[in-house]
Amino acid sequence: MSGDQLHNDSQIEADFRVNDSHKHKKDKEHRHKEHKKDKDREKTKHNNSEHKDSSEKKHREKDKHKESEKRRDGEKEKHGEKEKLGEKPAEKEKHVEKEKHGEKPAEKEKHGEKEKPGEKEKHGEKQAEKEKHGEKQAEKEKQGEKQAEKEKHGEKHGEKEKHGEKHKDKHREKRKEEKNKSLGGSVKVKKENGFSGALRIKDEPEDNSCNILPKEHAKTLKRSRVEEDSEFKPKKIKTEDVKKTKKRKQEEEDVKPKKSKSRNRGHEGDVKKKKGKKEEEEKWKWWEEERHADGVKWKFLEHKGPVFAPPYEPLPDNVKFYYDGKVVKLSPKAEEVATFFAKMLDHEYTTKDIFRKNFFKDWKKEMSAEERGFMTNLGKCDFNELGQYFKAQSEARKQMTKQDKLKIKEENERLLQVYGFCVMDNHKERIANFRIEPPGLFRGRGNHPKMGKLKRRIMPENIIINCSKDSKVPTAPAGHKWKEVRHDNKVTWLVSWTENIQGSIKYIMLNPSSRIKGEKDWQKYEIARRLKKCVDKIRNNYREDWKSKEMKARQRSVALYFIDKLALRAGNEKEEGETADTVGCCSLRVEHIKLHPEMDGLEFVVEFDFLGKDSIRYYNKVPVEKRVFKNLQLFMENKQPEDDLFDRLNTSILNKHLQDLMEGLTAKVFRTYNASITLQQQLKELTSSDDNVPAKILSYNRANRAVAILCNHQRAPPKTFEKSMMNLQTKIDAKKDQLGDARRELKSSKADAKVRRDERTRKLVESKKKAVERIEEQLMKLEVQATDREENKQIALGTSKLNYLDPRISVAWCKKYGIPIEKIYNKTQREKFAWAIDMAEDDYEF
DNA sequence: TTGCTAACTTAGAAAGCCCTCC
DNA sequence: GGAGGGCTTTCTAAGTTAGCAA
Repeated sequence: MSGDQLHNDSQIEADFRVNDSHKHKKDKEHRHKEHKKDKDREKTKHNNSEHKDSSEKKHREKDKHKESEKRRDGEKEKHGEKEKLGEKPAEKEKHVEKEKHGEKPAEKEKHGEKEKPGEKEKHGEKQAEKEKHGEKQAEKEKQGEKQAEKEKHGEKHGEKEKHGEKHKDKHREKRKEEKNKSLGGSVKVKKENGFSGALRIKDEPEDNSCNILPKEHAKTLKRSRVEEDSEFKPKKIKTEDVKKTKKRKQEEEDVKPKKSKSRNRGHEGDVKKKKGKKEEEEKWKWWEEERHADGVKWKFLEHKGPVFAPPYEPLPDNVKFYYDGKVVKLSPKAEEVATFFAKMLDHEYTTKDIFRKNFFKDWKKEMSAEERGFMTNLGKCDFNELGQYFKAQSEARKQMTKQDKLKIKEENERLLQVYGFCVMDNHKERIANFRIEPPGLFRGRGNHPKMGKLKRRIMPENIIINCSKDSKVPTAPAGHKWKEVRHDNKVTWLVSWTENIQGSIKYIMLNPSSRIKGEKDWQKYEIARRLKKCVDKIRNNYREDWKSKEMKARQRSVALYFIDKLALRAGNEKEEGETADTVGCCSLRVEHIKLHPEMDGLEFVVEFDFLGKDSIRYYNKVPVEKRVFKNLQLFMENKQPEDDLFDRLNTSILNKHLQDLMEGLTAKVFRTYNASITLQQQLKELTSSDDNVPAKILSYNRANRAVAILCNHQRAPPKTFEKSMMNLQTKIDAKKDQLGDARRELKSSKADAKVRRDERTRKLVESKKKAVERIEEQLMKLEVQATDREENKQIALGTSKLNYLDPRISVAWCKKYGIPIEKIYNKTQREKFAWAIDMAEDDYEF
C-alpha cells in the first residue's frame, strides 16, 4: 500500500498523538485556557472518547506528568535521603529480606548507594558476567519484575491515570493502522538491512582516561591552534594567491587527465602527482594559521549577492492546457504553477493524494477569480501537452551542438566567477550555493504532509545580505532592493531568506573546502577523538544508570546505550502535521520496538522498526543486555503503541547530561566517534599488505560499507543496477574465456619450447606467460568490481565518507599502503579534506 | 523550565558531466 | 560520434544543537 493512501488529514493525526513531553505552538497559545479546562476533564476523563483537540490532550498529559512528578518530588522531600534513593522503609526491609535469601548482586546494585563507587563498577561487571553465564532465566525475570515494580512506584499512579484515559480514544487504532501502513509501504521503505551489531567495535584498548579539556586535544594536532576559549589574537593575514582564480580553469584542465586515470579501472596508472602537488602547494593552508577568537567567524566579508532564478517564460501558444477536455488559456501566474506540476508528471509524487491536494489548493490561490470559478477538479486538468513540451525541451538541450553547449558552459562559468566566490579575510573562497532556489512544488520526503505545496519565487525583497561594513555591499537587481543588509560576523552565512513551506530560514554559505567549514570539520573530529578517551567511563556511567532509582536517569541511560551501540540519531521532537512522521532515539515510540526474550537462539532481542531521517527505514534486531531489556519492558508498561518510549527524556535533557560528562559532547558525537573508530578498526582487520591495489581498495570500501551500514545510510538501488551487473558479468565471462585461451596457448608454447629449445620459442613462452598474468589480473579486477558493486547495491558510502569518517584515517591508510589518495577521494573530496591530507602521516591514530 | 528558532550539519535524489565502448 | 552508464556535482530537505526570552 502506498504511503499516499495514508490519511492526509494532518489534524486527525495530530489529535491522537499522546506524548507528555511534546511541546507545540498550539499548546502555548491555548495554555491558560487549557489549564482551566484540564481540571474539568480530569473529572470526566473516563467517558472521554471523542477528544478532538490534540493540543488539549497533550497539554493534559503534560500536566498529569507534572503532577505525577510533583507527587514524587513531594514524597522524596518527605522521606529525605531514603526517598532520594527511591526506597521506602518497607521496601528496604523487603530488600534486606531478599538479601538474606540469597539475592543476586543485581538486587544489591539496585541499592547501590550503599556501595562504594568502585565496588559498584565491579558489581556491574560481575553481574554482566553472571548474566551471561547462565543465571536461571526464571529467577532473573522474577527479579526484574520486582525491581521494575519498585522503581515504578510513585510514577505508576500518574501513568495509570494517563492510560485510563487513553484507552478510550477510539481514533488511536486508526492512527496505529496508518502508522503501520507507513512503515510497511512508504515510498522510501527499503529492504531490511538486517545488520546486527557484529560490525561494531566498541572496545578500544586505549587508555581510558577521560580528557575533557579541549585544550589537551589540541596537543594531538600536528600544529597547535588557538583554542576556542583563548584570548583573541588578530589572525595573521596571508596574502591571497592572486593566480588562484585564473588557475581554476587551468586546474580543471590539469585534473581532467587525472580524473580519467583514476576512473579507469583497467589501468592502475599513476596520477599526475607533480601537477597535483603543485596544485596543493598553492592552496592556502589555513590549518597552519591561528583561528579567530570564539564566536567571531570572519573580520572581512565581501560578495556579490545571490543569483536569482530566471524569470518565468510563458508557454508558446501551441502548447495547450485542457480542463475537462476543453482548451483553457491560463493566466500567467496560474500557468507558471501549472508548469511546475507538468514538469513532475512522470514522478510518483503527482499520483499521491496529499501532493495533489496541496498542489491544487495552492494553485487555486494563483488562479484568477474566473479560473478558480470553473476549475474545481484537479482530475479534470490535462497537463500532458505541457509535460511533453518540457520533455522535448530537455531532449533538445541534450541534442544541442557542441558550440551551443559550450556557450552555456561559458555563461555558467562567468556566473560562477562573479557570484560563486567571496572574499573572506583576504582569501577568495568558493561559495557553495550561490543560486537562490527556484520556485516549484515542495518535494518533502516520505509521507510529508506538505508535499505539493507551492514554493514561492524568492525576490530581492526577501533577501538578507550579510557582509562586512567596510565591504562593497552587493547591489540588488535593478528596480529592487534587499530586505536587509546585515553585518554580523558571528555567523557564517552570506545570504538568507525565509522559505514559505515550513517558515524556515535558508542560507547561502561557503563551500566545504573553505576555511570556515574546514575548521569546523576538523574540530568535529577532534571532539570525537576526545570522546574516545572517555568513552569507557561514559559507558560505565550509563550502565550504572540502568539501575538508577530515577526513571529519567534510566531512560536517559538506555537511550544513550542505543545511541552509542546503534549509532542512532538524537531524535528531536517534531511538530505533528508539519513534517513526515519520523523519529530518532529520544522520540522512539512504543510501537517502534518489539521485545523478544528469545529470538533466533539469542536472548533479549530488541527489534527496531521505524522511519528515521528522510523517512529511511531503520530495521534491526539487536541482542541487548538483560538490564536494558528489562528496562525497556518497564518503559513500555501500561503504554499504548503511540506513546513515547522515553517519556521522561528529550534531546535537550540528554545533551545537557552529555555536556556534564565531557565538554562539547552531544548525541551526534557518538555517531562520528563510532563511525570513525569502526573505519579505523575495520581497515586494520581487512587490509593485508600482500594484497594488490584493487584488493586493498575493496577492503577500504568494505570498511566504509561497515560504517554506512552502522549509520543506516541507504540508497534506492540504481535504476540500471540489474542491467549493469549483467553487463559486468558478461565482461567477466568473456574475460574467463580469454583466460582459458591464453592458458591453452601458453601450454602449447611450452610444449613447443621443450621440443625446439631455441631462443625464439623461449621468448614466446615468456610473452604467453605475461599475457596470462595480465588477463588474470584483469579478471580479478572485474570480479572485485562486481563484488563491490553488488555489496553496494543499497548502501550509500558517500554520506559517511563525507560527514562521519575522520579523513586522517583514510589518508594515513593510503600512505601506509601506498594507495594514491585519488583512489579514495575525488577532486572535490580532496579539496574538502585538504587539511587532513596535509597533516596526517601514515601512523595517524584516530 | 519551556518554547522557539537561528544556525549549522547531514542526507538522498536528481541532474549534469564525462568516459568507455561499439 | 553517439549511446549508455557511472561518477560527480548540485540541490535542497531534514536533521541537530545552542542560545535566548518569557
